[in-house]
Amino acid sequence: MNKKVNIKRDGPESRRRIINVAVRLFAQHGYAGTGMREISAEAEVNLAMINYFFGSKKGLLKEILDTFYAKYIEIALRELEQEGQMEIKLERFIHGTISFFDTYKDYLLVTINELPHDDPEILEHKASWAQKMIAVLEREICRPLAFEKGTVISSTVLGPLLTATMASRFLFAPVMDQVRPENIPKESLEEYSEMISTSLLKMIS
Amino acid sequence: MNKKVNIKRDGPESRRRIINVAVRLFAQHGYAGTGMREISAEAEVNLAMINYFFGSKKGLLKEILDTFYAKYIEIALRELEQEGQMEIKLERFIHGTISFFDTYKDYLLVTINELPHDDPEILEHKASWAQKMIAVLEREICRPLAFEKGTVISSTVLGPLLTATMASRFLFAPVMDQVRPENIPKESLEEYSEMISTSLLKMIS
DNA sequence: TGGTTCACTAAACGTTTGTTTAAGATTGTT
DNA sequence: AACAATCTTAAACAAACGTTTAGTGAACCA
Repeated sequence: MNKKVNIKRDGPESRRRIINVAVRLFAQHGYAGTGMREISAEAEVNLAMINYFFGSKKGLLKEILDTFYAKYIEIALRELEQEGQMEIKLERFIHGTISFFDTYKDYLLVTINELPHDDPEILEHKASWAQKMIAVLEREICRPLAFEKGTVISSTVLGPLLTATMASRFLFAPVMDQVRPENIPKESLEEYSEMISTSLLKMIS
Repeated sequence: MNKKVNIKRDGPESRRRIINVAVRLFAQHGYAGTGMREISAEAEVNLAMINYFFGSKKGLLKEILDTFYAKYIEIALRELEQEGQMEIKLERFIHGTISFFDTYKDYLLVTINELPHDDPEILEHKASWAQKMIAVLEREICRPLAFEKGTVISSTVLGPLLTATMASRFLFAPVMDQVRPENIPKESLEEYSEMISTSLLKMIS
């Protein structure tokens, strides 16, 4: 009758809990610096459950990276692949991305910090996502820019540049939070988003 | 008579070799992902020599980070702390930094990827270096910018933004090298440096 | 010549690592 | 009630981890 007498046996709930904990710990101590026992303890699941759900520690990382890349490219497609003035589309893309980075800041940190992770299996996924992003930027930003304004900038430069610029607040947050003087509060996300947006738009003008 | 009959006993030479190998491996596999046996093997020194010279693995990382931070702040002081027009000083700082990043790209990757490394001892060093950099930027860029042009941008935003933008090529290199189509060659460092420089100068204009 | 310092080595220390295994519990289906 | 599928467990595995120790020479200075 009462289905929830026993707290255990949550099924996909455990799976989700593992991911959430893993993302947080990977962002804090890095992938290699986080032990599976630490994850299982904080997620309150048995150690073996991680391998049961994800096959291996690497499988867990792969799923985290894929989740981030998929959402990122989805925003790019949604905001850039439509009719309209390029500057306006770019501005929406920037605001959307920064808002996404803020919500998924741990995912962002894991993704960036594992960029040099040279495992062939992981590298393949990263490259295919990056490929798509570069293609969108080439089509929607670089080509109009060269055609309308004569400004030539390679998409393989613009891609990293855009991402790094938008991510700067989150990337350096662990250090900057230590540095910022107490009397000067952190800028709000809206202020930051506006600054980056106007800066980047000036950049391509 | 012949002092070099025995190849061993190189003294500080071994020390330098350990650092060079460690920087490369830390950049490739991360700090936690690199074993001391891997370092000692590639540097062709005994395992115990690392602890002999640096006290611990953490001591080795600390020295690598300190080397990078010291050189970076030295460039900032040299190029920004002098008389002259702000834009020209900033341009020189950007070119100097990018050239430095290129020469020390492995140091750069280690530094950025270990940003979340929350060891108290490491964090202290990072924060004190960042503090200095922020102070220079505040004095030499942000204040003139607000005074002369009315453009208000916080140094705690500008610092990360500048560094992330200049580092973007090196940060994403492991992935972008996979993505770039064969027929399109990588931009030269000079081209990249020029692009970033003009972009950033437009940004604050 | 004896002694101190510096550079180096091999071996072992106790932990911790990711993964596997075999068994058990719970669930929905027949 | 029996079945299969799903979820969970404790225990063990070999391998790798960072660190320590005790000892060996070479170099230099007294």
